[in-house]
Amino acid sequence: MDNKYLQIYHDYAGKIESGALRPQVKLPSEHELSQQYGTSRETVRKALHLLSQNGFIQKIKGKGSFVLPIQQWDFPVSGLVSFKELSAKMGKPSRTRVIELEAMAADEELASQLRVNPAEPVWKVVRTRTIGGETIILDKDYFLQDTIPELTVEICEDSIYQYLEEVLDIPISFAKKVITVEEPTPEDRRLLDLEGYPMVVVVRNYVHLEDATLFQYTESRHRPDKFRFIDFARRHG
Amino acid sequence: MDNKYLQIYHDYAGKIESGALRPQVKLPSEHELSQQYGTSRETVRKALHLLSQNGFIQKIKGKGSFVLPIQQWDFPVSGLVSFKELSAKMGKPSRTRVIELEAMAADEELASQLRVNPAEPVWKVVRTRTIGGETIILDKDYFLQDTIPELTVEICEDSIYQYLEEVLDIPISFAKKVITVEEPTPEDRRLLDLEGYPMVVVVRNYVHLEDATLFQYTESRHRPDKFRFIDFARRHG
DNA sequence: CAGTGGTCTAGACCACTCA
DNA sequence: GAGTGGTCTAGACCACTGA
Repeated sequence: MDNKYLQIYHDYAGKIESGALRPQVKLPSEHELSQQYGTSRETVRKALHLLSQNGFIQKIKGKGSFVLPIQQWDFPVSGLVSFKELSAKMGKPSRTRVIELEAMAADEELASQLRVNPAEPVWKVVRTRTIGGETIILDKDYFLQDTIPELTVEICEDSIYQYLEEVLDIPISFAKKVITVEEPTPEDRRLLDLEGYPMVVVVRNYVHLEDATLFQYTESRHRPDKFRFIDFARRHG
Repeated sequence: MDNKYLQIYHDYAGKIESGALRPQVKLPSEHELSQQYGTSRETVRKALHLLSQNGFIQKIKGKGSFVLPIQQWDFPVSGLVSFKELSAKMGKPSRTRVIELEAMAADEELASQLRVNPAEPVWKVVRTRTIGGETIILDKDYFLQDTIPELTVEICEDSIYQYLEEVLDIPISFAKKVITVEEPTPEDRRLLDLEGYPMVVVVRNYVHLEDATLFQYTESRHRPDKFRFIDFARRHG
């Protein structure tokens, strides 16, 4: 069951994403919305703030809130979106292949990435992503076994994120991504269809839980021509 | 003059960024802070929300708010940060060279990028960025003349952002970045020290004003080995 | 001028954590 | 149980917009 402000948020996010509300359209005023939803204005404002933060609307003082012009590929904007959601939104046939799934002890480098002691038990998952017949993404995930006791090939082929959130109910809180461009490793060359591209885009993802512990480290390695990253940034004080 | 919540935000952002507040340190409770600042709890919460959104703190229900472990290079996290601020934070000697500054009419492609009519008057600014003796970034900016009547080489060598915000007092609201990796153009090869790298990282930046008009389009072209992008994403409903 | 969003208040109740 | 953050309310005043 959603909170009130999340209900309002999802109502309008859905309407905008589905196109039921066209760009430039003016939303009801905060006063009106609070009456429609039978709630206080501050609660409405919380929902509108979220909508504006996520690029759905733009609030203009003295005028109102307006639906932003947003292309299909604008979703998702920066965030913790799984490959499964992403490829579903893109509407392209895709396949995930699990190359490796093993329980291991963290070596020194990994332990420092995860900020835990060496030899800490972790899951290592290596997967390739194939879209339109070309294998263009290599994902290497490391999870603390502490948090995830069980992991199977079936789960990895589907969506680990979904498993974490819906089945294990693990509250993922925030993630930091660092994007760089690097030379391909022999592993990249072996597993990806690099077609001679001499570089890969590496997205390193540090995922934290709600209690601020770091529990996952991911390297996502992309063929450069197929890589696209969208970031939506707002100004604040 | 800052708002109350921005004052609290800047107080703590400064303390954390300067290292006066170490990671893991617990902030005073919201109740305490509201007394210290002589304000309501909701106002304190607004400030803490901003701090948490910008990666400074982590709030944990039932426990409190804690300073996040943040390395030097974590700042800035994704946002509208100018090259001047960035190189200042990195503490490296750097130089901006203005290659081209001209008033022109938008051609068709640019007009579509800026979502204006063709032949709309725009400023075109081309600059290179040199860090540590290597020219590794090529920036191409286009501004609507409508918004910026005057632009000089001196301003472009300093910081256009600073000029917009502090001198012209133009309220920049939000920006969308799209990051891709592409083949270098002849211009890239001419102006950048590419050292044989066969690709450039292209960051396309669409900058909007507070009234949601798009007024600037920027292409920032980076030598791949010197490119790094940090994104900080939070989970929300 | 009326309508809008931006800020702020002084409460309230809840769910969660930890001793 | 005391303390914490999460949600919510019913007001208030302000600055900005547009007719």
